[in-house]
Amino acid sequence: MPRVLSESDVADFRERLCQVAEKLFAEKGPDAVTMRQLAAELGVSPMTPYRYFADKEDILAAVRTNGFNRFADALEGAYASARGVRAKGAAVGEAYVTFAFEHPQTYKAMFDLNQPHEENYPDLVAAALRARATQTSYVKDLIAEGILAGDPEEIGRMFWAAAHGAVGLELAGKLPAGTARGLHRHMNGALAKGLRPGA
Amino acid sequence: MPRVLSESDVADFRERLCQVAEKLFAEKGPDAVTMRQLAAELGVSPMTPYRYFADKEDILAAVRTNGFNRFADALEGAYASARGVRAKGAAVGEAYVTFAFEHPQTYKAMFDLNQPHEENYPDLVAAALRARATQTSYVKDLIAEGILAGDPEEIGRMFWAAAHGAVGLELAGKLPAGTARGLHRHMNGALAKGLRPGA
DNA sequence: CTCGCCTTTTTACGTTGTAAATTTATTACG
DNA sequence: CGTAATAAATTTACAACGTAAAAAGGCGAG
Repeated sequence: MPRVLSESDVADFRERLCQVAEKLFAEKGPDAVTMRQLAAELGVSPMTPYRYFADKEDILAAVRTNGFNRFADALEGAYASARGVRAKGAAVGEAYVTFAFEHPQTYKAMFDLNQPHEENYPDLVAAALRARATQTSYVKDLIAEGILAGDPEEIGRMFWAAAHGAVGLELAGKLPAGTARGLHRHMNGALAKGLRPGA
Repeated sequence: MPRVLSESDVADFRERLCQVAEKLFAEKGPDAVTMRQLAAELGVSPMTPYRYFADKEDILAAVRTNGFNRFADALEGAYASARGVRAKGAAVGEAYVTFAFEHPQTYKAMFDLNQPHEENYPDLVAAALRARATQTSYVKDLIAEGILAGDPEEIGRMFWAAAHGAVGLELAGKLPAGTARGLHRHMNGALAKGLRPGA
């Protein structure tokens, strides 16, 4: 028991707890993420996490922040590794859907959960913005190339809403399993056609 | 206190409890819907509801069923009162968004909540199917008129996902407040263009 | 009237998030 | 080198949750 907690001690503990929380979240669902369960997995008493997080809400915010950052990593990776504007757009879209189905609980935590005071978690806001940046940047490319026409912000939101809608419906069990990806591709195709300069 | 409970007594109590649950849901959010709170509002003891519902899950299923039925009412009303295929399509879309923002908690309960054993609630399934029927029927009209081309099931899902995506993002606070409706209209326009027979 | 049954309430248990008090371990100082 | 101060961790405790089990209350049949 170190007398005083160095900054990295705190950061370490926070990170370890986040990993455990994400694992529990993914494996047993949100109801399994309890203070006592987290503490047990870490081998500490149930009150120890309160030295490192304000409350459970704070833990959730940290998990969501991590989620957004990993999501942003995936989108940025897809954007960077594809060649050509169209390919970049397609790759980012695919990466979006892939991430959502590889980490469905994280995705839900990120997008379904309307955390009441998100503005109190600046890291969370920053991570969410980072994830969105890639999505809007490929839209700008497409407009610059004359493939799409319109306001990049709004068109970006259209593709986002299309992806989120398809993913959300499948995650909620409203679509036949496995159909969201194809649906998303077809929506992107139709949207792209409908947003062509001449249309 | 009637000695034996007639079928309508049971139905009455179930309905009254549902109303209270929906009110609590809408006014104080999902966390305020507790057995004790429901009982208090009804003026009965916390265990009384268990005579009329298997458990809390069962209550939630009933609330969602009501939600889907009122949602279906709204969509069917819009479909019936508009003149012309295009107008019907637009009216149903508007009604979708309107319902979602008039009853955001109900909407979330209906579509975000992945209730584990939905198949055990046949009324719920029926109500959900009824709500979807209107959405697919106007798409069939549009295809029959030669305004759209493609598989009606899939095109129906596209418009659904577009609406759900726009609504879901705004309900989750991811879009500037009040922008989902316009976004949805523009998505519908772009999708319709992209799905025209010649495209 | 009384017995038995159906409805309702009371009581109780295990679990949750977390506040408050207590214990433990380390460091600074006489 | 003890010893007091202090930060970290644990223990204990509480209110609220869903609900099982036991107790109580009220009506119809004999």
